[in-house]
Amino acid sequence: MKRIADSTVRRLSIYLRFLEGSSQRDLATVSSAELARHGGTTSAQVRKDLSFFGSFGKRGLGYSVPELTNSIRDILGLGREWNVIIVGAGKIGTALAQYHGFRPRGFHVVGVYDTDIGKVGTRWDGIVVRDFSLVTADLASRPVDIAVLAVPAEGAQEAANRLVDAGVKAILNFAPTQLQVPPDVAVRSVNMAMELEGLSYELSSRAR
Amino acid sequence: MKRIADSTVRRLSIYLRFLEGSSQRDLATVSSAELARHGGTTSAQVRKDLSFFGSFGKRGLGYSVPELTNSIRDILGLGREWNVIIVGAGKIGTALAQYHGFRPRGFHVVGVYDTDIGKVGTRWDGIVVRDFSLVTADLASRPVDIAVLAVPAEGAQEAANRLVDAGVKAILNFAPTQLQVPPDVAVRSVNMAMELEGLSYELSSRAR
DNA sequence: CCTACTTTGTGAATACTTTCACAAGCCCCG
DNA sequence: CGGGGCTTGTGAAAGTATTCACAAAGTAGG
Repeated sequence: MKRIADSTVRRLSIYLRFLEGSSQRDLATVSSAELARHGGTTSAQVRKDLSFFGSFGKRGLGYSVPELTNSIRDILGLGREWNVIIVGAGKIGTALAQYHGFRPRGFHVVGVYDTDIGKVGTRWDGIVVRDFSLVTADLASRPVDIAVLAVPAEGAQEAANRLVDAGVKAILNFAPTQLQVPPDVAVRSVNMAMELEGLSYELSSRAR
Repeated sequence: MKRIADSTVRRLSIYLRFLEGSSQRDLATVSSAELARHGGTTSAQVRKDLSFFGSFGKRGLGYSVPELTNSIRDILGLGREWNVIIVGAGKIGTALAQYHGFRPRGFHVVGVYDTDIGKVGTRWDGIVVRDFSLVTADLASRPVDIAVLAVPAEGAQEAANRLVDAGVKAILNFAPTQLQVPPDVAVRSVNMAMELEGLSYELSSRAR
């Protein structure tokens, strides 16, 4: 299958978010122009994005909201449950563990880990923080699809190594570090410093 | 001045992060190949990225770590202090307000806001949470460069509108919504759901 | 000072993404 | 049931970004 651009996948996510809102507002169909307006792109882009995966609309009418919603969920692999663990029970890890946007999208938080003995054993929302050194054994009995890495920059690479050894195939990295992982492991990074610097650049370059 | 690609700016951020680490390790010079290896790209890419802004290296030798660090800081507009406010004192807002990566990079958190009266008046790290309805008046007397938006999706657009009216020119959006703002306002979004869905897509498409 | 070696800076080539533009298909109404 | 009006799906064109490849410029060592 042809490789799909990252930018296309991100936009599908955006369309999906809008569609979920639309179904609550009882809209039956939506046009590529409407999707574009709310997704910050063009109607041609919307149609091209979808065309990589098939043909979902009706000419003259647009897209059925429930049908397109399901199709995009399918494309993104959201038709199943994904097991997720959170590594690092600091401020960000804590906020993430309590974030209620995981469940409804099929991401199931099955564990929280930390190396700090002081944090191990505390619990939020029914999830007990476990010692990170147990992660390899835990994952051997219950496989996990995605690990969310919320540890300080210094420990991030080492933690990632251990997760990869334990069989994790996808990491969402919140540490401000560029992780080195084998090619069969997917990594996405969320880097506050990078985003702020991007804004700083835009503000500075506009002043010129 | 020619428009610089977003991807280039992001990579500059990555190079900068590596350079900051290198100077601690007392490295005097660094080659484009080394920067590439740690930044997950190629040496030609590194050189091309830098070439948009000038000529910073010495042929046969590489780049001086302190000099290149300063040059990139300059390019990114980090040679000054930026005033930042955080809007939304929920879990994510709280975690961000206490994040200690802001200061050393010149981002100065000068205020935290929320609409919830129960939260107004509480304080962390010496910053008192203020009523969001005061933000327009506050910004009139003390301008702010960047607003970090950490409110639920439902209120995000409305909050953004008010910030734009109050003169904010850059928003870092943590709400899972596509904000509509005037073209002279810079927006970057950090969207957990989108990143998780991206990983979900990669995991699913690989299985094929 | 000369030779061998390294690494930058950059046009040109390639690869990838987005936009254009329009035929084809579908709905609706008379 | 046929024509007008929309909107999709998609090749082709335009626009961006990345990679290649090599001359130019520097270092190092005798």
